[in-house]
Amino acid sequence: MNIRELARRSGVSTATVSRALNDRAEVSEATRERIRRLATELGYAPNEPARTLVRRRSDTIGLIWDSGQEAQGLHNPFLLGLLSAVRTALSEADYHLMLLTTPGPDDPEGAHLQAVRRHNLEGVIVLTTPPDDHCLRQLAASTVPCAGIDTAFTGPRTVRVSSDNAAGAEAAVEHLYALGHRRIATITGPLHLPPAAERLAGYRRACARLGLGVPEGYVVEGDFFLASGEAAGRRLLSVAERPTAIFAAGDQMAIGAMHAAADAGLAVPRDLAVVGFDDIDAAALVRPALTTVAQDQRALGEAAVAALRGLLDAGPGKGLEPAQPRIVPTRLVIRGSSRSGA
Amino acid sequence: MNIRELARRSGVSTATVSRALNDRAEVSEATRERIRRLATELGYAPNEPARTLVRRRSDTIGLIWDSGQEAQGLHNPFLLGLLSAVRTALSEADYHLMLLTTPGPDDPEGAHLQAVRRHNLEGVIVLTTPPDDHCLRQLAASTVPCAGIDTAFTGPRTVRVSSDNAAGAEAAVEHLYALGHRRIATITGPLHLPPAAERLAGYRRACARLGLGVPEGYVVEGDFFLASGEAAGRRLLSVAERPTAIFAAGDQMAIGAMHAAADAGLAVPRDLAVVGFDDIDAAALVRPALTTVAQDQRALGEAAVAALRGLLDAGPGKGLEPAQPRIVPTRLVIRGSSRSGA
DNA sequence: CTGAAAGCGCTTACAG
DNA sequence: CTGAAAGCGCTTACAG
Repeated sequence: MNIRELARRSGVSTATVSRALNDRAEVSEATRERIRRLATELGYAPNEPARTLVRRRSDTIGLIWDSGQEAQGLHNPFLLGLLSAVRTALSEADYHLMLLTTPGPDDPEGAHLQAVRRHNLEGVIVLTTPPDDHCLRQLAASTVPCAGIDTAFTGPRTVRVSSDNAAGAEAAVEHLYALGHRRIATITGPLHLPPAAERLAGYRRACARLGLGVPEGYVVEGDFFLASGEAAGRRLLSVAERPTAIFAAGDQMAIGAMHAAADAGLAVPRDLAVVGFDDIDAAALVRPALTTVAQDQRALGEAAVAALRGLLDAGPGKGLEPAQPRIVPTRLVIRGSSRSGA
Repeated sequence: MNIRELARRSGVSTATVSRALNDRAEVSEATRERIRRLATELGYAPNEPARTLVRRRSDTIGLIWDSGQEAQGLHNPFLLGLLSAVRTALSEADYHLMLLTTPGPDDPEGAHLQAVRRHNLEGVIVLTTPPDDHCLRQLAASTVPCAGIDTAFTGPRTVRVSSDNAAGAEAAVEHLYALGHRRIATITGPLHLPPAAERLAGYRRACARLGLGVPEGYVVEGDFFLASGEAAGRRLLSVAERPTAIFAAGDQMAIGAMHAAADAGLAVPRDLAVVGFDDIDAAALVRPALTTVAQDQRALGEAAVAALRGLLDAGPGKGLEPAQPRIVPTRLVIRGSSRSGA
């Protein structure tokens, strides 16, 4: 069933069918209705490649996510929520979604850019990808509209979306302060990553504002994984002025710190309160359950789609100055690791 | 840069360019080389929609995954590994990947099928979707090749891929038996789901083979989530002949059972050994770390792609009898919850 | 409001 | 081995 067949059966030209189905104003109400009815009845659906070819637009967005991180297990559950939010928001806006492959070492530099051209993609959404990806850098440098969540690249038509890492960290410290803690230490992520640096900045700002000192040895860098949190926890617990609370910039590290506390014979939260960041699944499964700064995956995904649509609507002329990053609020989820009786 | 431009610059016809770039035998080695070089030099990439239109095939596979489960948080991390394996395997086979939207309540019955037709998709891969989805049922009933991981539908050109749930459960029971346990209880998933039923069958088979009785009350049904495991654990621990080991058909339930043990003043693994299923991230984060039957996401993804390619190669004639399900082995990951000293 | 015609960028019989 | 031509299924000026 193609448009010619449908036109024949409707007794009109293909042009009229096309107009009716695309809701053009010129077609009369009566014929439009008749054609639409017949179309659904016959199960007709227009051939998208043909439409793309003639309209020179595909209504399709490319999606890239990093499989390097994934192989390491970093941020896994987080990614899926993002993916899902992006998919929903995009399909509500009537865009199709194509998954782009992370290029291997033998792929050409311009792999992403080429994929965009070949498929007539209108824009790309990038999920949490490291900054040292050549293909991606080249894509960002092009005129292809790109919205990135937790990405570090910039370009002429690029928008960055991210959680409010600093404010989230501040909220965590404030929460601990409100519980009476005055000796609050932190475990950071790798500080060359923007989210890690921003969370540390938030921690420092909150401590300064609350008049808390940050003694020597209260800031330990980890790598977002469990073992680094455990090691950092051990170090923090051996500082002369032992902290009574730890804010870790990632949940796995926070859980590692809880293990270190247990090994030192300290009870959480009685002897040591712990707050994490991200709200991964495990945060609700460990005991005591982990208080954490939750990222709003849904909002992040929606913000990325909104930002991308902004770029698309603005057209190739605009957006030549680097766009302001879109910042999405976080939410503190209070569980047993920071307050007793849970 | 399109094929006409490239042809003009190469001094040949578009037909020859097309043949050279598509590796047709008829073109001379010299011209082929010349054209290829020029193509990469000029950054030419063929327009896929145009190719799809004329070739009547898109080299594109559709991907469907369930967002219902996802909203509930079930199997989250598992899905992402699958997604990633499928993407890799598919792109190695030179297929493109399009994400299909889970239809909302107001979408037409044939939404998936229509999407397949509109985009000329050659087949679909379905990830862990519940059996009561109309759109999906209709897709399976069509002649569209479908490979499903942990799905329950069948159709003329459908293949199911799944872990060897029964053998995995058997391995878990054998492991506990080898540690000296003779009173082994189980917490099942919702038994209308095939994986849950298969895991229970494996448990029963192993118990029978090892000569273990399954006393009244040793089989409790849960829903794969934490709270149900905790509740089931409490019930199992109050059975007259208290079990010394529990095999739970999912990791969250296993962790819940560990909580129940702790609440009852029992130490894991000394007083109660626990084994789960899936190997979610949290399994390695809880304390003691959870022994579990790991599913091989990568192998599952690859098997799904291989199965789909089998259907595609067989052509529309074949595959009319329901294909045998592809079974992927599991792997027992031994951690602290089943053996001391870890 | 409607139709005939051109054309989007390719591939592939067909002819040489 | 190569080219001229037709055609894949649509949309959209253009003419009426």
